[in-house]
Amino acid sequence: MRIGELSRETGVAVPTIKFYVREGLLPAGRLTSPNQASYDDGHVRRLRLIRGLIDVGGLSVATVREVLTAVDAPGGSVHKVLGAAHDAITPVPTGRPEGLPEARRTVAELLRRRGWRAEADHPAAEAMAVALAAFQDLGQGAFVEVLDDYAEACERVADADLAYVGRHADVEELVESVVVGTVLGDAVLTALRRLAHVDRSARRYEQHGGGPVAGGGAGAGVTEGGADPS
Amino acid sequence: MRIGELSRETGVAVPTIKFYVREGLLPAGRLTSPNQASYDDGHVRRLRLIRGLIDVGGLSVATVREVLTAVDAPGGSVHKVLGAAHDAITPVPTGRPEGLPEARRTVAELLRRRGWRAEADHPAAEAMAVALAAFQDLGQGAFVEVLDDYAEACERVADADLAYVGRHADVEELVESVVVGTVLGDAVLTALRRLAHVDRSARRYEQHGGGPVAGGGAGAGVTEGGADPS
DNA sequence: GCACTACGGATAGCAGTGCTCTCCGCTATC
DNA sequence: GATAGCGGAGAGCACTGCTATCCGTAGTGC
Repeated sequence: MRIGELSRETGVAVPTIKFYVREGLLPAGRLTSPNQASYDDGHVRRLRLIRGLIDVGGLSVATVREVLTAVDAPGGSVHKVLGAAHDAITPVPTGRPEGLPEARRTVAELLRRRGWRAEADHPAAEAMAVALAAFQDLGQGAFVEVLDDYAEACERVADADLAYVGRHADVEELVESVVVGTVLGDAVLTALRRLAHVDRSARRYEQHGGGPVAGGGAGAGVTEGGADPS
Repeated sequence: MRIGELSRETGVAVPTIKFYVREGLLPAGRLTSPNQASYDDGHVRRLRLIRGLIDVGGLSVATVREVLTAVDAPGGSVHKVLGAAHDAITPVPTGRPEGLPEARRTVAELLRRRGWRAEADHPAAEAMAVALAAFQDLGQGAFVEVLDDYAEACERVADADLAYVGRHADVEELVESVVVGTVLGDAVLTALRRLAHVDRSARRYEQHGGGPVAGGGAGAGVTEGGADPS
């Protein structure tokens, strides 16, 4: 197929496709003439992946490029592929909060306590330390007390993720499932956390309400009359 | 204090503070003369909150403004404040994937199955549906099979979050803990998920490796309950 | 009083991101 | 042979998040 059909197939505008090719996210089409090229299903698949990472995962074009480089690298073990994907995805924290060294110790202690085989200088550990230091700066230092609950929840999620990823026999498919599962899985997880918050706060603070309310009211988690947020 | 001291106190450049005031994120100082103003601890606190939401939470200036509007609104119940914060924080999904209607049904079914008191048209439910539809488009439709694991993990997290939030007696403090806990909690949760991935994949795919590898494990002085702002 | 720095307020500018537009010569197709 | 579309390259554009400059005034040390 040519670029127009690729565009129609994926819903991505032609100039945008050209832009992705220029930026190295999408391989160029196979030239059939000096100025004609043909694209195949691999391009469709790759383009859908790019849009998913950008639109749903919220990744930047530069980050997507890194991720795809990791995806395309002749993969070693699953562990290494996952590590490469993590390195590409995990954003380098920008801020330099005050309590960072102490937060780093808190993270290292958590890893030790749970026996996780992860280096204390892993990008994700650093990102977490920055977040914990921000909690501290905001007077929410007591948040560290829920970390073990978070960690246990994450163990459960990670077990499910690894089991899911592990069932892919084909290597390329597996690598892609790692990337998709990691990036889009974040989106699913945070959305679910929000929904669980709504449920838990409804149960805790709105005793009177009946059972589940699937499909009812408009927008906000406000099912009760009263002060309407403008 | 005047703007220079506020800048020194928080590490935010003076022109940036002026910018935040213009953008309505930070209230202007109290004028002591036609062209002199004074700032107080509330400004310091608010400025720290803004930077935390932007730097660690990754929120845009516009989103921070919405969140702070919700924070400043004369709060009703915790449930309402949480709902308002959610509405401000949860990004409106941009993409229009193909399998969206089916994904919406999947989400509604999950809510029903778990008995969560959350509306199926909540922004987070819609965000989740978009993510699930993206999974489907990318040939990862089987991801729905791990949703219950995710949901159980989120119930645990949400219980911990609500318990944490619930211990704040002061209303303003409580509202701020909701916002901070929601936004920065996301960052902590995704970072922990990464670390759990590393651990689980090390255990599963790297049999030879020894025990945990927490590098800087010397830090014993982890301040539990460290509510003292430095 | 006087120099000097910092201030408040306003406007303009600037770097980065993610496309989008335009142009060119060419080619497949009717 | 007309016409639509193509590949490739460069310029442009809208938006975001600051940053720089200017102006007239206020506080401060001498």
